[in-house]
Amino acid sequence: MPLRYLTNGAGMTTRFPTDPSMSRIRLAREFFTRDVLMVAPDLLAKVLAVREPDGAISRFIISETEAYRGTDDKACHACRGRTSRTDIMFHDGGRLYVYLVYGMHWMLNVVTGSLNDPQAALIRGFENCYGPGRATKLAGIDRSFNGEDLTSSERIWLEDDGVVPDYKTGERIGIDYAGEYWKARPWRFFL
DNA sequence: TCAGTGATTAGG
DNA sequence: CTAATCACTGAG
Repeated sequence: MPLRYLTNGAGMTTRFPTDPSMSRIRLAREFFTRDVLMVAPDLLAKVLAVREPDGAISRFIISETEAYRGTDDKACHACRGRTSRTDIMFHDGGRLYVYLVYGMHWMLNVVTGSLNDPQAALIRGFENCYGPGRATKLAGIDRSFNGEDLTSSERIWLEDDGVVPDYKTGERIGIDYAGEYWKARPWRFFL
């Protein structure tokens, strides 16, 4: 199916006219290239759309995210520099960073920010599915999505349905190794 | 509370 | 090459 895009007035989003859901809007580059502390909360209530292998499109409402911010952030994988795994985080925003943790759980991250400033927002859950590993299992996300571009991919993208939700913040989960200061940053965002 | 699981990384 | 670590989950 050929895809065409039309930028809207704000330049933040693109229409997705060939998609069955004509009224929704695909998030475009300018949404993702902002600082992760802006993007991570803005991802709340956005819709992750995935074209499954059988062609059907599944949609998931994002309910929880965490920000991982640059080489100073001791909880960010990129704090030790550029490696084969963290390379994708050094791109400008809009790509996916997907990796396996504990040998069995895929973690889905949205790369944010500008070129060579490694940042990402971890998708920690959907409205009816809590936990980053459960979320990827539900959506069928695996290694093959690493590096995928959300602004142009034909099998995964983000939609804005106009909802601007209230949200709460808290400490990030599972980063005790990063030390008191970085653990205390209120960089977890949830509905 | 704790075992499972294997990719990734630093270091020899 | 080795060994340690890990942005977690589900069973008990």
